[in-house]
Amino acid sequence: MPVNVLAPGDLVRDGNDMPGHLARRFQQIAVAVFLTEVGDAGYDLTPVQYAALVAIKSNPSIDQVRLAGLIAYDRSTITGVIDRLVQKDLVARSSSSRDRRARELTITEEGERTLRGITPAVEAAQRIMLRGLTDEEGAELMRILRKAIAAGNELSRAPLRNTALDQRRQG
Amino acid sequence: MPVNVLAPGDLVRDGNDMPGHLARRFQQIAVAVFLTEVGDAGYDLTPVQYAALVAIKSNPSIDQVRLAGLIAYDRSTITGVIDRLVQKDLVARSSSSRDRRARELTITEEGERTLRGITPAVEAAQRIMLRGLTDEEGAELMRILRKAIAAGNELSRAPLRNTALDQRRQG
DNA sequence: TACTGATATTCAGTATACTGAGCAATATTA
DNA sequence: TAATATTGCTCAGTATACTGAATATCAGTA
Repeated sequence: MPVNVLAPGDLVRDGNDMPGHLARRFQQIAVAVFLTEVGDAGYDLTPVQYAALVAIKSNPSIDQVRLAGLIAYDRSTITGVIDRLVQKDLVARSSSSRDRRARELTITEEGERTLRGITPAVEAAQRIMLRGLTDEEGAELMRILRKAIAAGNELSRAPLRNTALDQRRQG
Repeated sequence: MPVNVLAPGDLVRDGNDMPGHLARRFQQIAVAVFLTEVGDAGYDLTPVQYAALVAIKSNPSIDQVRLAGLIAYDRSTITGVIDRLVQKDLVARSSSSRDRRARELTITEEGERTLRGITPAVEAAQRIMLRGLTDEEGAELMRILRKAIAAGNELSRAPLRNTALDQRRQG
């Protein structure tokens, strides 16, 4: 049972002090901060779209399944994300010649420009969502989150998969 | 492998090693673990529905806006959450006599039974999402998350609001 | 080659989240 | 009291996430 010190008259019991609830709340704030900073900078891009764009830039001609693995997205979710990036002309999608099931993704010139321009806002957002923490606390938060995520990676439908070191073919 | 030490200006170096991405990923795992544990225990309840049910039990006859504030939900999202709890007969919703705009929420007998029965699974889920961490790391993660969330509370559309200490009338 | 299994993508359905707008009721104030 | 502001709730539209299933294609084997 969590030791929960609350102000007198506080109606909130322990429902708000569980890891799962804190995770949800921090994520909620992180998304809001990202959208505010990026929007104020004149860009219309969600955190998910941004992460996808970065990964596509770093991995030209990647297919959707491998992209999903790189950033831990669900395979059925990524379709819509790519749809929106293509619609904004930030990403080009074409059928692969080697495997006609696959769709190859490439960043466009406009996508490159967007990534360059948006970087300061993204950096600002990361700082703002850690505001209130000391530098040590921010680093410790990230360290512990990385560790918890590594331990729980396989527990979600969309685990992180390192394409380059993908072991499926070697068993 | 990701760099372990991040300088303040290094937050965008790796798309997967930013606070926002770690937040999203941890939340993703937390939800998956919750649904698995609760589902295996024979219950059909989401993390959000569970938190709402706990808050309604602790605050009988609460209205939807105040409930939303207690658990940091968006007021336009909570309508659907309550719809589902009412449909499952875990919560009763009725119009308030004091304020005909408001809807009073009360937990049902079935809701009480569900809360009692589901508790072990919820506790197991919280432990599982922290697996891989030492007890000290788990406690430190929660402490830092609480601090970051407190500092960023007003940055999302659905901030936490303590109904009992609500200052709006006195401000 | 025919069969079987795996893979890449998409889709329908469900459940958060948020934006912005609207309606109804209450509270405030000129 | 009349006008105005605020509040409680809902809805339409958009964007993640996930489940489960369908479709098309590819790979390996009998």
